[in-house]
Amino acid sequence: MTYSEENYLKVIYHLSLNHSKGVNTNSIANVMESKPSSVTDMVQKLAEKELVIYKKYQGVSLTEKGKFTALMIVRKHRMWEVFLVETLDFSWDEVHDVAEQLEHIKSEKLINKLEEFLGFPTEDPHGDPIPDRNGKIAKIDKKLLSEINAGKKVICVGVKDSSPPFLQYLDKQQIALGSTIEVVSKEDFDLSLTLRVDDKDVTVSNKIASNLFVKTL
Amino acid sequence: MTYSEENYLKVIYHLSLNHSKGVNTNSIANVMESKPSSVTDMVQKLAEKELVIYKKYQGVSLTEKGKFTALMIVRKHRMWEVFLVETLDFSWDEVHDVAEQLEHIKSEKLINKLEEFLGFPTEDPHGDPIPDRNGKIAKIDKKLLSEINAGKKVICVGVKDSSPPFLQYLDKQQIALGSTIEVVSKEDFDLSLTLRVDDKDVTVSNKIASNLFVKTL
DNA sequence: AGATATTTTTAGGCAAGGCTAAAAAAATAA
DNA sequence: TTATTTTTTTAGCCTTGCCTAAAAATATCT
Repeated sequence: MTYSEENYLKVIYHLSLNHSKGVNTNSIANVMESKPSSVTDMVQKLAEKELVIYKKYQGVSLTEKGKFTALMIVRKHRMWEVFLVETLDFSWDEVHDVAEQLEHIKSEKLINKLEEFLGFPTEDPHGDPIPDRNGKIAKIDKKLLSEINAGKKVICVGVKDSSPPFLQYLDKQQIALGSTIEVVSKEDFDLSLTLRVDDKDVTVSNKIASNLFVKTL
Repeated sequence: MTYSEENYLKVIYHLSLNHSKGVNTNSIANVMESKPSSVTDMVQKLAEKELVIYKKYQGVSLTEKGKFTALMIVRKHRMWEVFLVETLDFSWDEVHDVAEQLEHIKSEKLINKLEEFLGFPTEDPHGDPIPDRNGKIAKIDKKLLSEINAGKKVICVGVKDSSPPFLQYLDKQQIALGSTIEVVSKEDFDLSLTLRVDDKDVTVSNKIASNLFVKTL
């Protein structure tokens, strides 16, 4: 399994979660910052190895084998993120690029020992669940903050967008995983929200609220 | 800098330590388990990037830039070995292959944070010195056990061969870094040695003794 | 020194993984 | 339903890093 094949499987896995049907070539190319023709090539190779199911013009989906492989990569990515934040004091906006490299290290023993050292974490620093060594992944019950009505109290449990600018914005507003957030009011005009976090009021745009996962109490 | 280029620089660095002149193509190919012609190709590319000095038929040596790059790879390799043994409880014969992968992770911040977490170690689990972030590497004063005369007491400080079978043999004889070893006698015929380790006598061949570094007390 | 053996380089080729441009299929619009 | 647009695939090319076989340079032996 090459570095490149692993990346394709990972991307197909993530895209499958939304696009319930076959994932189309174009969207893979967009995420990978490559060209649709390159995707077609690789997808055909993956199909020969029985990692994906692919029919021309019909999009692509993972086989069981492909899905397991993808889950193991996601497992490694998220586990390393926990390590970077918990053990090495990285902040949550700094871990992605390094984890993107570390996820390709091939050693079952390493990832299992790391998991043990970290105390069998179930979520990464962005609130995403970590698959276990059998590929089992918890489904976390969460809603977007933008779907919450005024007056409700919720807890921040994850982010949809984990790009550094967004994460740094949240740091600045002192919103972190586990923060209690009360939706004080919602503006009809632009769907912006006024929140109460740590006894302070903050107003956030709909775009912000659409990228923050929360759970109702 | 590609994975492959990094491996060449590392190998050239290690070979330079012995072969005080230019390193020859053949020995690089042997270590890399590739062919001399492939080495010639790559060495020419590295010369264009000013990482090595290369004249046809004259062997190759590292430039300052190339040497620094090689030292940073060695630094990462040995630092990760410490992590695997100290933090994740790997044994010293299990770490090499994983460290071989981890040494290519590109993040200065990661290696420096890891160094801090590990308490600024100066040696890896095989007794080899770890270069600091400026590329400075301690020269450890050591001799081969095979050069020690009968009657002397020494301390084990490193191994020349760090292959699993050799390391496992040492484990079996209860010889570890820091062990005190007394050379009880030396056999003229085959240069085998009788040692006293932890109040027990062990006889080792010259081959074993030629792969164990010690320091005299 | 001259002949032979060894080492190193060159030449040409191959697979992986990308690209562009053109062709084919599918989706959309009239 | 036919025409047009969009998406996807194919064809052919490029670079990287490896290979084998042949040629060139160096080293060794007598």
